[in-house]
This record gives sequence, structure tokens and C-alpha cells, in this order.
Amino acid sequence: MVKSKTDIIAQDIAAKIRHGQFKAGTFIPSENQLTTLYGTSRETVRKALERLNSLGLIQKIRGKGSIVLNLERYSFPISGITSFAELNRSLGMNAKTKVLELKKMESLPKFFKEKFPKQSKQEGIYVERLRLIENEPEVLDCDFLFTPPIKELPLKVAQNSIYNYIENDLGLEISYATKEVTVERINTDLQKKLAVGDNLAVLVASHSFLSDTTPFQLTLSFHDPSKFKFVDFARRQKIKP
Amino acid sequence: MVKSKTDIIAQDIAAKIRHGQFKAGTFIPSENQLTTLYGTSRETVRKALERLNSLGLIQKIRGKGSIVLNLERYSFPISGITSFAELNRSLGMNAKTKVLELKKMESLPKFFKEKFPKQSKQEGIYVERLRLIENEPEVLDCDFLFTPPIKELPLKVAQNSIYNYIENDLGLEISYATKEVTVERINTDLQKKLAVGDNLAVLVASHSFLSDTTPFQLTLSFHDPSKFKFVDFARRQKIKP
DNA sequence: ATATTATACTTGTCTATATAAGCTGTCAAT
DNA sequence: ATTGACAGCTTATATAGACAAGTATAATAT
Repeated sequence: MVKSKTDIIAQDIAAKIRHGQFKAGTFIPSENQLTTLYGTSRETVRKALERLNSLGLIQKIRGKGSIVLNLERYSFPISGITSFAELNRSLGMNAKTKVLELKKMESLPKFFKEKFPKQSKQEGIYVERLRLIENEPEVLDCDFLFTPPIKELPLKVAQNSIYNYIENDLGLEISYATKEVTVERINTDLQKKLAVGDNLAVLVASHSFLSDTTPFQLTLSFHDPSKFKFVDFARRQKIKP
Repeated sequence: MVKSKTDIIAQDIAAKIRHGQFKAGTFIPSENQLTTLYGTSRETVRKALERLNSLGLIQKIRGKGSIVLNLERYSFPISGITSFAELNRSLGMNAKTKVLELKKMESLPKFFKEKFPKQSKQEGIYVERLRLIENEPEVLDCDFLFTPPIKELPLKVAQNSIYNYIENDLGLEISYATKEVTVERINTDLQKKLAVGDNLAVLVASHSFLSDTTPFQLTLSFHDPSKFKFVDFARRQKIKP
């Protein structure tokens, strides 16, 4: 994966923001200054800034400059496709993954069909993983990985990062996902696994796709409602929903 | 507000997708074709396509084209800043707004301070509104509008669209918001207003800003958990969180 | 028949240039 | 002191051109 100049500039500025070199509430150098700093054209700088703008790291203000926003994007993000392993690393939390199940299946498990009714039955791999933070159950992730394109899933991978395996080992490009968040009643089995008192859980159902629009993963994540939190950043849309 | 060519092209293509002129799973015309169709440069077309891509309406595939994605973005969106009035119009649901309270205040209400502890006390307008769908309570919205920039709020506006008032009447530019979703225990008063059995509600706390980064609104939205649902579209980030 | 090459598409990236428009401070006229 | 014109910043938009790289198909050589 070759990085474009736009990627390099965006990541460099993002790093400078994270490390406090560019501080919240202050203006970063102007586009012309950045142009000479990185030795590129202004359009390239602008594309990098546009990316940071849409991510909520900066706010562009016409006639003035680009101001660094106050981001404390801690918590448990749903927005943006991020894997548990990535979160663990970037947030530095004491997290563990316990693989409860891992098996090949000829068709979609029944409780997946309720949430994904349009999904035709298909071969795949089922993984059930309990996520623990500070040794307390936090999330139960049930994944179904479609068998083309994913033929196998070593246990080692399930314990670590499936996303890393898909992107780096299999060389596939993860592109986007649709997610649906609801609050659902759960049975005693799930209640026990999550160690929650209520019979309610937050369910995040997501459908993930590769960059050629091939679906490769369905996920049902059951969260302890008392620990569930997610933070989102949204820009006002110029296009009606 | 003058529309740029990029805006026009993006909205035109979005409309064609919504109206089924460009169907899900098919490719839209190539960038060169769109360039001659709209009589612009390729970069302008590309900016419009990039916007649709990030919104999840299309997927760009290198060497092949841009494919229309399968979007059924019904439900109750949180992502993207959209007001209840806008949702009502675009989704055509039978919705009503009941203004429970509307008053000027010298400082932030106490229960806002818990969720927004960093917010210093400030003058503003407090509005409490019950949202009904099919005559059933769905959401209780508690808004606090900062008094600069919002001096007054006619009752008529609270009954309709505050966003429309801010953008069109006051001429301010709404830009972005941060949102936090949690599940919280609520008191009997709230339970009665929302007409829910559980003593749990989904709380969406959001902090909205103008394009010059001035905060103008805090919102606490209490949702009936059994009716709460939101759908999100997320692209894999090129920048680490 | 199979494999290779050529080609004509497609999108991705980058450059250089031009004009428009918003913001701020300066300076002069009133 | 206030106003107004202006210069010099800033970002916003649009254009034309070039080359790279991925995809698909047709022609060609083996």
C-alpha cells in the first residue's frame, strides 16, 4: 500500500495535532505555507486538510484559516470502522479477548437471520468472542465471515485482530460498513456471558464490505448497557438524507 | 447561499439515485461522461463523486467506475446533523412536536451540567419538546440555546424547525456537532413524559457548533429504548483514531 | 487452445493557474 | 471618532493538463 502525498500530509498534520504541536483552538499554518513546507501544490494540501476537516480534527474557516478542534475522542467509538484490537492499541486500555467459539458453518446462524433477513444462506466462519476490559466483560462479539473471500481463520487471529489478518495477510481492502444500533432484550445465556443484571443489552449489528463492494462480515455486538458509550462527530450534510 | 457546481452535480446525481434513475448495483456514467454531461472539468465532477462516496451513496472502484450502493437509510439517524423537522419531511412520518417548556435562563440547567461539565454557566434559552410519532411519545428533546448567538426563540419556531430558523432567519451557518450515546436510568417524571415501562432510556447528548466554531446548542435527547434505532454508515479511516 | 501483448477504457494523483470571496488592519477623508 | 476605500492576507471554486495504475477486451504469438 503506497501512501500518496495527500495521505502523508494528512497523517503528519494529524500526528502534530495529537502530539500537541498544533494545539486546540489555534490556527495551523496557512495553505500556502503548508504548500511550501511539504513542497507540493496547494490542491494536494487542500485535499489533506479536507480529510482532517471531515474527520473533525480541524475546522476550516474561509478568510481566516484552519483551526484545531477540541477532540477528546476517547470512549467506545462505533463510527468509523475500527476493530477492537486497534482500539485497544490506540486507547491503551487493559483489554483481553476470549474466544468462546470458532467453527466453519454451511449457512448463516439462525439469530443472524433475524437481524439480516435479506442475507441468503451462505458458507462461512462463525466466531464468538468475549471482550474484557479490566477483566470485566464488556462486549460479546458474534462474527460471521463469508467464505469467499475468507477461507480460513486461525485461532491466533481470532484472539488478536481479524481486521489486521484480512488487510495484511490476505491483502484485502476493507472499505465500509453499515451499522444499526438498538436496545434488545437478551436471554439468560447471554446475560450470564456478559455478567449483566438487566435483561437488556445494546446491540450493534454491522455489515462490512470490501472496496469492490463484496460483503465479507456480519457482526452482532452485545454491549453491557451500563458500560456502553459511543462518541460521534457529524458534519451538517449538504445533501438531503 | 450560492450553490457551487460541485453542489449541483452532487445533488443531481443523488436525486437520480433516489429516484431510481441510477439503480443500486449498477455503474453511474464515467467521470469523463459526467464531465461532458455537466460541461465542467473532471476535477469538479470528482469532488462531487467524492462527496457521494463519503456519504455512502456510491462506491468508487479504481479502473472500473462508481457503483450505486444499496441504501435503505430509513430509521432514526443520529449520524449527520439532521433536525427532527427535516426528518419528518424527508421520511414522511406522521410526527408532531409538543412544546412543554420555553424560557430564558441566566445559566445552564443543573442536569445539563452533569453531561457537559466543562460548560461554563451562560445565558440562554431552554426548550423542552416531546416528539410524537403516530401519536406515541418517541423522544424528549431538551435544548439549551446559547444567547449569543441566539437572542430569541419564538414559540412558533420551537413548534417547527429551530434549525431552519437559525440557518434561514438568523443567517447562521450550522457546521458540526459532537454526540455521545449512552443508556441511562431515568426518574419517574421522565418515565411518565415518555410513557415507558422501563426506567431506562437512551440518551443522546449533543453539542452543536457554527462554522466559526461558536457553540450554539446543547441537546439532551431521551429516547424510548424499545423504539430507539439508528443507522450509520462508516468508511474505514485512513487516519488512526 | 493457451498464453501474451496491445489497447482503450476506467479511476487516482499531482501540478499550475486563475478568479472569487471572506477577514483584518491601515490609512485617509469626513 | 466614525466611516470608507484599499491592500494583503486567507480559503473556495474551477479549469486544463499530465501521468500513473487498475480493469477488461481484443488481437496476436506461441
